[in-house]
Amino acid sequence: MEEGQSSRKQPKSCPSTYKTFSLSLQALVILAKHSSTCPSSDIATYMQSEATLLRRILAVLAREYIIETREGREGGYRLSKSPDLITLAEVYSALQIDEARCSGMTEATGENSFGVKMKSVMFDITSEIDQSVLTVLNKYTIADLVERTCEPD
Amino acid sequence: MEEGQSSRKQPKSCPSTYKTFSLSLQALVILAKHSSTCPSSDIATYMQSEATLLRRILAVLAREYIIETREGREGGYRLSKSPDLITLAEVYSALQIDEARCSGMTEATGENSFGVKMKSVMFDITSEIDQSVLTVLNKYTIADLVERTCEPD
DNA sequence: GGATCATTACTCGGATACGCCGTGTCCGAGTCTCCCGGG
DNA sequence: CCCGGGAGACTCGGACACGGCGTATCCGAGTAATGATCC
Repeated sequence: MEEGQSSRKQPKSCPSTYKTFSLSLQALVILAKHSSTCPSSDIATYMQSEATLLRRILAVLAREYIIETREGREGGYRLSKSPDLITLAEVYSALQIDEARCSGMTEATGENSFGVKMKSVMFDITSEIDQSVLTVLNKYTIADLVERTCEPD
Repeated sequence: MEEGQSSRKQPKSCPSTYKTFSLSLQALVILAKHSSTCPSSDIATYMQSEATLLRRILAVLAREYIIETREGREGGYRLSKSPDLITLAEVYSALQIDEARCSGMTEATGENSFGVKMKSVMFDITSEIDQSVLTVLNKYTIADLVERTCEPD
């Protein structure tokens, strides 16, 4: 039997939670402020977080071509494109947070006819929620976050 | 002494996850189909889930006056009002799933100036997402789910 | 026959134990830089 | 002076262990129906 279309996605990397999303956004803002490459240890120090956890998350973003890695001395992470071209929805989708919500909703159903029908309904509602969330997140870019973190108000 | 606007929030009760939300919706649909009171064991059997887990969740819904409990023989759970008056947003808010998302986003920030600013930004975005989600969930009621689970398509 | 009360069966809610997932710590593989020697 | 090679140091990514949260199992407290008993 073929494996299907699940070839590119390694869900083993990092947890698809909102904390991960928050850490990703903060790291991207920091990378946007730094012009050159920035190692994970510096980011972790600035964010008061753990370097390995950041690396796990940033590896996913690098796999989705949002950032680029550079190993060796003077290496680290760097944005692949301009901060105003990176939407929060793009980061959100890269981390597959919507799929986590979907599985959380649909996998809680049984196998009988009622469970199957409810699973279908849950999937529809989840899809609508995800689309709504993506619409909101599409309005903001990393550049917006940089601006809002530099100017208090 | 009145408790004020705290409205007796015991976060110790059940996890604020989407699986909980899914189980709540399924249980409410089942309760809407049954006119009289229905014990948790019957609901769990029909949903192919665990009775104690359902009871934990339903206790929260009863605390928010969405359903009513009746102990003793021939007891169980019963909807407090008509299914077409119970919106999914109401259930969603009762389970405090939005607060779980908010804490997941805001608690991932540090304590320095950058972390505080990011926390504020995260809170704003989270609030906007929550409002969007609630808007979607306000369009549907338990009666809608009952209808969609009875009529295949 | 009707009312009262003890019995009983059935319910929910809480306490406890197990398992999984997320997180923290450590280490190896890889690579880019820097310095030094030779032409 | 310019170029090439080796050492060095710094980086990321993966493996392993700890901790917390969610979940499952069990049990007690409480209540409403039931049936027997008495008036």
